[in-house]
Amino acid sequence: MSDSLRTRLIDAGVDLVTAEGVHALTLREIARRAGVSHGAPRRYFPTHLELLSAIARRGFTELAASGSRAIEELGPGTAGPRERIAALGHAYLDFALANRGLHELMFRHDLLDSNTLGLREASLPVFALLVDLVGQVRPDADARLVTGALLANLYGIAQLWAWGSLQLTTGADDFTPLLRTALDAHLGPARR
Amino acid sequence: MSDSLRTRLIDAGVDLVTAEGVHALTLREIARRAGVSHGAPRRYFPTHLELLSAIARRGFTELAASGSRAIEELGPGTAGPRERIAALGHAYLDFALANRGLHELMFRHDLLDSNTLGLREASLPVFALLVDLVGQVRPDADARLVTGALLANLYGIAQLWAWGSLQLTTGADDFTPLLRTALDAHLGPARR
DNA sequence: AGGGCGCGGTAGACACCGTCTACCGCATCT
DNA sequence: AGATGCGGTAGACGGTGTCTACCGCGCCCT
Repeated sequence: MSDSLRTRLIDAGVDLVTAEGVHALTLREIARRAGVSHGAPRRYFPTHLELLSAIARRGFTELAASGSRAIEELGPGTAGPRERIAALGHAYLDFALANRGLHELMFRHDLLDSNTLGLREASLPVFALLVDLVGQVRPDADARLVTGALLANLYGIAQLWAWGSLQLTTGADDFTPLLRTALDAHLGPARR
Repeated sequence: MSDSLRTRLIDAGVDLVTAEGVHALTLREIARRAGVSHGAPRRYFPTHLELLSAIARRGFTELAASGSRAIEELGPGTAGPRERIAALGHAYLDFALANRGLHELMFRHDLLDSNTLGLREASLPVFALLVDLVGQVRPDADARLVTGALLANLYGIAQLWAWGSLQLTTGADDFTPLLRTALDAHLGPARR
């Protein structure tokens, strides 16, 4: 209860970025939406950057939850590593395109305090998990390189698709063919 | 001579974004660097957005020149489509990482007037060229999809590498292994 | 029980930003 | 020679992030 304003500010920020986009994420507007004066956020977030970082962290948390959910929905032990990777990729693109503003913020390194965010440390385990899965699918290759290239590919598809740069050129009206193409490229064509 | 200020402003903008990054690309600072008052740019660029778009266009022009140069340096008819694609990919990453600020601006859709930029129209021919090259290398697949996925991959590598998100996780100190991995993935392993 | 104190928020100032408007010097053209 | 308009100046306005002074009120301590 003592730090209720803290979460209220983050909530307001998430709502705002979802409704209006990153450019609308003004410190003063967030404060307005939370019903406090423009100086109030300073008690919890000394700087605009740190408030935005907290909002972005919320995004990463939700993304991680969405990923776990996708894995669980796959069923217990029936799914192989490739299916898991595909489910994670699909969940990521779903998230990025359903929450475009938030996803954009999450990768606006100029607006975030990466140290405070602790992103590097938090992402290492999930990267390691992916490296393990990729290693099972492609034992021939350097799994870290393939994982890095795959992640870059997913991120690129999310951004270019969000900007509308790919639907006309690829002639697709939905990102799944692109995702499928990328997964096939990095992991080899799907089993059988 | 009459529009010398126009090009001086763009020059100043390119210098500024290279030296200080996108956040420094203030209309007033650009005007200062060009040695004019803050209202002067308005004669040539009615809005900040249009000035930034002109700076970004300069970036796309230089990128295109860099791509042509890479193709020419490949020698006349000796190089196959895969070598051409690889040369273009390398040239793109070289450009993006040598001019990080400019490259970042070029894809900041919130700061650019895509209509004025004419980016869509300008990029269609180069996309078509790539589709043709990719089609020669991968006659089995939908060349447009593969090209889209490949472009997204290159863009993602450029951004993640610029942010330093990939060097630690992939254990590489140079982007060529990643580029090689991505090209192998989308185009199949290099000849033989 | 009463008085000091600090937590959490307010209010206003400051410099800077993008945009707009009024102005103005000066070359050019008739 | 005089009117015109191009290219640039100067200042105002509202909005922003940050900083500082203030302040109400609950809590703790004696």
